[in-house]
Amino acid sequence: MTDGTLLNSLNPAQKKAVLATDGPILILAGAGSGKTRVLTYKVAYLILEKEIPAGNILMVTFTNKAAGEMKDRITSLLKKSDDRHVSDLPFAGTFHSLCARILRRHGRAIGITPDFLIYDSQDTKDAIKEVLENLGLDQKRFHPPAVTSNISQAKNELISAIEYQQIARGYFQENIVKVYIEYQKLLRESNALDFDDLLFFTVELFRKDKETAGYYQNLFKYVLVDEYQDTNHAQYELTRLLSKRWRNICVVGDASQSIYAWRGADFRNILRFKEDFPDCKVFHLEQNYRSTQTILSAAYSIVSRNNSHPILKLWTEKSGGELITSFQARNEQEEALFVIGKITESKYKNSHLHFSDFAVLYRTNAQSRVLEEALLHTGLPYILVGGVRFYERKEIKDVLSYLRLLINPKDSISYRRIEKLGKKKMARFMDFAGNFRSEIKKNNLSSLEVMDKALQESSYLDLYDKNNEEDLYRLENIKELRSVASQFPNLNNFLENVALVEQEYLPDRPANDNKKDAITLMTLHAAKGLEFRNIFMVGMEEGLFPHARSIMEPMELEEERRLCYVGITRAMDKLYLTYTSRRLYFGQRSTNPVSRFLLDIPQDLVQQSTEQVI
DNA sequence: GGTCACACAGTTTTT
DNA sequence: CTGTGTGACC
Repeated sequence: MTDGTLLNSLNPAQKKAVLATDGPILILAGAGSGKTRVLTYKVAYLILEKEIPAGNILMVTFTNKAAGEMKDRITSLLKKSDDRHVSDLPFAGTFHSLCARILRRHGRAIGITPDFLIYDSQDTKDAIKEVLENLGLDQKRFHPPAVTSNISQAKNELISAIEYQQIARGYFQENIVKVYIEYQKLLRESNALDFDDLLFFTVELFRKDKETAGYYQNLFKYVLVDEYQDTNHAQYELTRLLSKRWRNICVVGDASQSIYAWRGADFRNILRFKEDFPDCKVFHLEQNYRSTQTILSAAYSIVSRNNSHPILKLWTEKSGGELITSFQARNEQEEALFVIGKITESKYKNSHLHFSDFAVLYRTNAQSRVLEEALLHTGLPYILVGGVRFYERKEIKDVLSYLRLLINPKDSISYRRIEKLGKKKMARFMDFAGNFRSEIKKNNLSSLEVMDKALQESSYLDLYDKNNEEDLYRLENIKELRSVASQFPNLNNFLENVALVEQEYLPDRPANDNKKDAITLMTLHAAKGLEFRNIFMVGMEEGLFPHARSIMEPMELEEERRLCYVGITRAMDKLYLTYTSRRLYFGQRSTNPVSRFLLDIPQDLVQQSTEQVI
């Protein structure tokens, strides 16, 4: 595109941010300020105007979904300019998929073979349990989730087992070290890497093998990182290493939207950028295109109480807007009815509204049940985001375990999974597997052929009864897995890919399938990056939100505030905040005071709803 | 080896 | 309240 129209649809701040291509660049982009737009236009600008080959551009995101969206948008921008045939796309993916790719290609230098498996969180948890057992450690004293997260955190901090050994103090840590060492041994024997290893070993590879490091540093002339406030230390280090040669590093983010500290994310990485690159150019995107001023003011009034990070002051041309509605219900059922009543009422008053213009956000998954029940009862369509993901479903993991065992008999995690289905079955399957392994190689059997044979020999499908609704659904999922397998004929490729393939959320019931226009139910975390005309935030109560576990810790309380900020800024037109005087939570009836977050909002922005709910 | 009852713990979850 | 995991028992 040489006529210069590419950037015409951008506002001045966005345009400036896009045009600054070289050197270190920090883009502080508030919620709804067109961050994705800036990133995609920047890439298109680099390719079309600066004639940078797509292969020299690296674009890192945190989710496959975000990466896919970026790719789509870049493609359509490139297509619009038909003066040149641009077929190449930059590498746009998650840190993990990038690392997996690098390690498959160059991992040999540090002893990683190209055909490694990727253990997902469940595999990791199973492996840690196995290690705890082997070491004779009491799982009551050493909670598997706690041990797992401890080791994960060490890896995120780039602390190896050996290094951990030097710094470990006290009984607990000394034992964690033992587990860490044994866990790494187990992974190695199973020829597997966990999610954290992908990052950890890529950094190690770059540090130890200068040639490989040099290759990638030279290749990626432009490095762009989205959601930089959510990087952990390993990702931070990786970004630094990748952009070392050219120093064309552009990071985008907003400290106020950092909500994953508990998983290692460190928003200080984005605050430190100016110190890391004193010559960096800084851009602020503060014009918001999503929400009304009322909503932005409410969001600001809450997050501005944080003092460990700067807050962007968003503004909008949509002045005013409807007041925020707050509602105190007697209990959670009444709260759900209020939500439903308001949705019905709004749709009746504004015929242009669809169910998909409404989302209900909550702090904990346990809160979704009451909402679901009420929605089922009234027959309104809804989508529940979250729950068990496709590749985490039991039946899928079981089938994959059979396949993994056929590739690698030493994969102890898969072995144990299958063993749980019955020792006799296991013995039969292993007998068959011994001969079948050579047959796979000899006849170069496809993933699908192997899967079908494995299913047949293991008689796994017999576990399920077609006449049972839930079992039928499991069988459907296995069918779905077969169709994925048919897309990856090479068995190794198939297994290597499933862990990082987009983790689609499937509907809980097949019946929910083709309801496109539906109310969305999800956690506040899951809502990040999305927007809806109408947002309900339910359970605005002390102990629930902010969650009881974060009230004592100032840093955790700040994160809850950011989470609240993220939730509120999802709303375009109208925000509802609800709470109950009494709530049944885990079978306990409790009385919680109204959330401090609601009280933080200037009262002239809020109207208390007093209407009777049915 | 498989089933059933009881105890127990239960934020959030990109990869 | 409900899902998971353990241990006792057939």
